[in-house]
Amino acid sequence: MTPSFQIEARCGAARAGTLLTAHAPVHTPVFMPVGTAGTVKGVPQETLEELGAELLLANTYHLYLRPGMETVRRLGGLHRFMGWERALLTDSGGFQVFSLNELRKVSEEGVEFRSHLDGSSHVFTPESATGAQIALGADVIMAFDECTEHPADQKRARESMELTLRWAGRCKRYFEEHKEEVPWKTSDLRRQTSAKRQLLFGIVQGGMHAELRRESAQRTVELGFDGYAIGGLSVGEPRHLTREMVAATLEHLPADQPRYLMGVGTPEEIVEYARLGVDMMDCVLPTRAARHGLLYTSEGRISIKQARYAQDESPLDRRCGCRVCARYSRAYLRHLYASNEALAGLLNSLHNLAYYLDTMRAVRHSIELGDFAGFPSGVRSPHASGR
RNA sequence: GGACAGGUGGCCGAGCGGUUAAUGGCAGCAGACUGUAAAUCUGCCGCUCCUUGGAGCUACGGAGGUUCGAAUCCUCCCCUGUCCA
Repeated sequence: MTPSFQIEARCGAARAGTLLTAHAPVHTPVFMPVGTAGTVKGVPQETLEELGAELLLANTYHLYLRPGMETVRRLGGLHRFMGWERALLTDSGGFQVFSLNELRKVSEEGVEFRSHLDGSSHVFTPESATGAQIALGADVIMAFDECTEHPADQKRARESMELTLRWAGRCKRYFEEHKEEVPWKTSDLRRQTSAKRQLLFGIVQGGMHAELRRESAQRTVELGFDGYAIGGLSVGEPRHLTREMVAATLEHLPADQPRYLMGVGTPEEIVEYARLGVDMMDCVLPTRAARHGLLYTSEGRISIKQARYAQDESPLDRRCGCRVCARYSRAYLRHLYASNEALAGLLNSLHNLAYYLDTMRAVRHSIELGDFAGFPSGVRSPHASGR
């Protein structure tokens, strides 16, 4: 197997590396904006490129429901369909096993969902979820897992973990048998990197139980994947537990393979997890919070909807170099938000993503320089609290 | 000049004898959001005072009246809309 991940620098547990995907190299640690339905809500692809996003996450469940696998496949795969030439990762739908709690039924075979769009019934199995991801053709695809709910006692967490492990084996097997069916040929790709195929990542579960995390990690690694994700976190547990589970899992993952912490976190958290040795992270927070008027700045969070910004001529963040901060005032951004203008979602998302992506680039840079230890931990006093 | 209809909290609008400081919606204010069922959701939203829970005051165009009790019933007045002269 061609190595798809190179580590170029280390600083403490943190690593700076490159994930070699079929479409484009991805410099890690990387933050991936979430574009569930084939779009990072409100932000066009050209803007994402401008912001330096190298890897986007899309969701199999959503794309399967609409526009459907067959449509995407006929249109040449997800990259071509959405006009994105850099790297893509698809989530398997495992998170929907968790989030669509009321709308699904889990069995050994797989999961039966009722569509949140029209109530129609659909079945996802490890095989079908993997097949769907091959059809979409993302560079990195994820094993179909059960994202364990929180709280889950030891018994429940083990049961869920075992199911995810069995499913992981089935995903791997299916992938090995069908990986040639991707909708693109590496020879046709404009950029050529050493990966000639999709990468399949396994997902570690285990709830909030360190021993289960260890066991899940070890047994997932035994199955053999191109990278390993830490799943089942940020599901409502206290932050210190998240951190403990991340640490407990990382210990048992191969040092030379990419590690992906799913669904995390705040700007402060992504720095901390990079410090622990996580290479990849994704989170809806920057984009969702942006659409809800919550903006991350070098001085803390700003809730742009607050009355105090109505006549504030200053930029969102003086230290930010993004287009929004260069051009618009807080007063204007507040006005756009209050007026329910679509531009509010776009500008706010643009800024938050710029902030996240800049943060990650700074983290990588400081790892390369070997002074990540001195990197600000980023626990900034909330600008907009109180009052 | 006449006939109807109507005047409710910042706005729209329900209520049509007590359980009504008054349903809803909007606007306003604050909060939540972490592999997106999210441009969503939650709380507050007459004034004053004390600790939660309350207490007091002022309120449904105006003035009278009926009633134990009125935003709700009656009388007169003012205003608005539509129609007829």
